Amino acid sequence: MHRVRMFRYYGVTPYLVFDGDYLPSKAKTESSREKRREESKKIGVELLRAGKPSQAFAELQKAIDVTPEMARHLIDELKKAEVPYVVAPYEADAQLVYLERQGLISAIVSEDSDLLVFGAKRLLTKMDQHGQCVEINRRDFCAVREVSLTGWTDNEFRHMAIFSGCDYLDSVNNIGLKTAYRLIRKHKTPERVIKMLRFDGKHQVPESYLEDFKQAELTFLHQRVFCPTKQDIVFLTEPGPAVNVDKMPFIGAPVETELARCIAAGDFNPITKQRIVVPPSPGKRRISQALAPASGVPRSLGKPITEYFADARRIPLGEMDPNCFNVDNNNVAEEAPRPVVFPLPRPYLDGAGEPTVPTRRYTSNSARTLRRQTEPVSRLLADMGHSESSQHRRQTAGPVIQVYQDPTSSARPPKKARLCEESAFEEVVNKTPERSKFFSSAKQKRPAKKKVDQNLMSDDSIDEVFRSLPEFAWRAEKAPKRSEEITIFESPSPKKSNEESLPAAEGQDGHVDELVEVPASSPIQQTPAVESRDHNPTPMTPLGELLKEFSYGTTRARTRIVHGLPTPASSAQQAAISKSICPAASQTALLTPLQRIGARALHRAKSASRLPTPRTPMSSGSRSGHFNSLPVNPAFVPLPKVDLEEVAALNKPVGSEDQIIPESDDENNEDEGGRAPGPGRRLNLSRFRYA
DNA sequence: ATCTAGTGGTCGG
DNA sequence: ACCACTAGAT
Ligand SMILES: [Mn+2]
Repeated sequence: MHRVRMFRYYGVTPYLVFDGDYLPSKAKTESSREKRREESKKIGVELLRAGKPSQAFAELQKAIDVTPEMARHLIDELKKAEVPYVVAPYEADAQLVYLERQGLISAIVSEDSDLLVFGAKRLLTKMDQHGQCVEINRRDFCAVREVSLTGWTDNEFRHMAIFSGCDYLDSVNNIGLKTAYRLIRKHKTPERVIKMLRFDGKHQVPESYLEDFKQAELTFLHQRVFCPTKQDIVFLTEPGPAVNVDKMPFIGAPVETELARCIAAGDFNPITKQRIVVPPSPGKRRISQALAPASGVPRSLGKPITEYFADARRIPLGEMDPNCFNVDNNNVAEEAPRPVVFPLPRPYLDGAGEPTVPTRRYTSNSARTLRRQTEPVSRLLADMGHSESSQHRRQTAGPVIQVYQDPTSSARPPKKARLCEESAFEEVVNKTPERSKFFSSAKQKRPAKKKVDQNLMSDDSIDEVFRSLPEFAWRAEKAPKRSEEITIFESPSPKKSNEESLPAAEGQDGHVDELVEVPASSPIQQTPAVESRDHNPTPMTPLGELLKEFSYGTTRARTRIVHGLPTPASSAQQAAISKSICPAASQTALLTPLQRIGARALHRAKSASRLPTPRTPMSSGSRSGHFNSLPVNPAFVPLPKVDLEEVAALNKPVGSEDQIIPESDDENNEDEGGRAPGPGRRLNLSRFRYA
């Protein structure tokens, strides 16, 4: 809920997406549910032998049960707060991408690199509690499409991801991201790649590999999702006539409309398909029970009194957290200009309070060992995060920031890896014969790029393509197209580490819930989707690696990476922090992706409704107000709020950044039809407070 | 020297 | 899920 509040603070309506049932395809890779269940049992047995039987067993068991309940709990809170959400019939990844395609959300907030394979257009990763994140635009990833190869690029990317190892299919021995990249580049089609692999016997390819490969691909393409508009199950991508879904059990079995609706609403367990029963007041009850004995029992028995006090203390804190993102205009009064506070340490923001989840870590042993390795593709994303250094390359930033050029100064010590990573793909490319032709010079790394681009494009090397792209390209595009932005991010999920819970059996590893934000249909705001996945036992797939690298490439190209600082946005934040000292520095220029999204939404709302600002008080006096609010949540000080005007006038960094308060929409986020933004809407903070 | 595979940690009082 | 790091194979 902390994240939900944060999004709202930025004027972004979050749309949470929860994971549903496990996919048969996934089962293959990881091990079937049954196997898992068996494994769990074995583990339990081992623990038993070891000596702590009951404990081990208990934990395991808990893990199993908890998941559905927790998700339900969160859902109940979302309902109260009128936050849109949906429980996917199967994977949240596919559901998120579907929502994005339908324009129901403007971006996806998640750490899962698979989203790009599914075809996510705008991904916000590495988002922290304050909303700082890295934005990855799919377009930047493969610009090749323009060349009339539409579709192909996506296919290649998907093929590479599958070859490198994904959730649905393990890679052939010793084939990782780099190798997969080379293979696809060179041979183009999966069929050829496989033939070549078999040809030179270096790797041994299972007999069924091609078939499995195709199944994995079909799963990425045609997995079932729930359409909130139609209120029914649909395919992420509608299969063509040549595809017979009845012969593809691996994409997940069909789900009846009525059941799907109940699952989507969170009323039915997506795995067991049984109604979820909510125990009466779970959370509170526990507390009260705990306390009750305390009072009733003579203290003498054992516990030191201090323990009780400790508990008592906590409560207040818990109450505070929830409000951290709330903006209380009333309190903010403009009057007290407060001394500037430096945001550096943001002490208590976090926590948020989800009191409920005890978070147990069942870290144990068992699941870990089974874990799949991380997907190589995720690599691509990985670097982005800390590679601030990359920023120098990407000036892009969109709207902003010229300021930023020098990364180094503030930037931290560049990591050694950074360069390597960036060039990772390049190197590969260079090695290829073709490439060498064009570029005899070994690495041109960044300097030489622009001119060559066309050649490169034809070549198809992704990396080069990225480079070749004009930096401002994205800008042009973006401006005009405000139609949609999506943010997605993952929410701190309720779940804890894995649980193996399935009723049936094995707990697959956790299936986690994911959140998505959705753009409110109303002119007002869009929502980001959040995916909440906790740490799962499942390992990262190779895809992740791709992300890292690509991200680099992307960066230069157009994608803006906003990570901590590199990106304009993020950088902005950091910059803001460092410069916060000087007020003048106004970092207005830099907006984080979330801020931009919020601003856009706001803008949209305004134009649509034409109403004078919906949110009353803030826009003008905001600045002072903001500071005033500090006491409540200092953390945000550094970040200027999104302001339309700011956005409009990006160039002028002049310091005034007022912050606007986000529009919190109160009441309806979801409806599409929208509500016209009602004339006077003020933030109703009280709602969010836990009072 | 490059890449793949495996392992541990992740938060927050 | 990711990420950082390390060891092993090429
Ligand atoms: Mn995934």
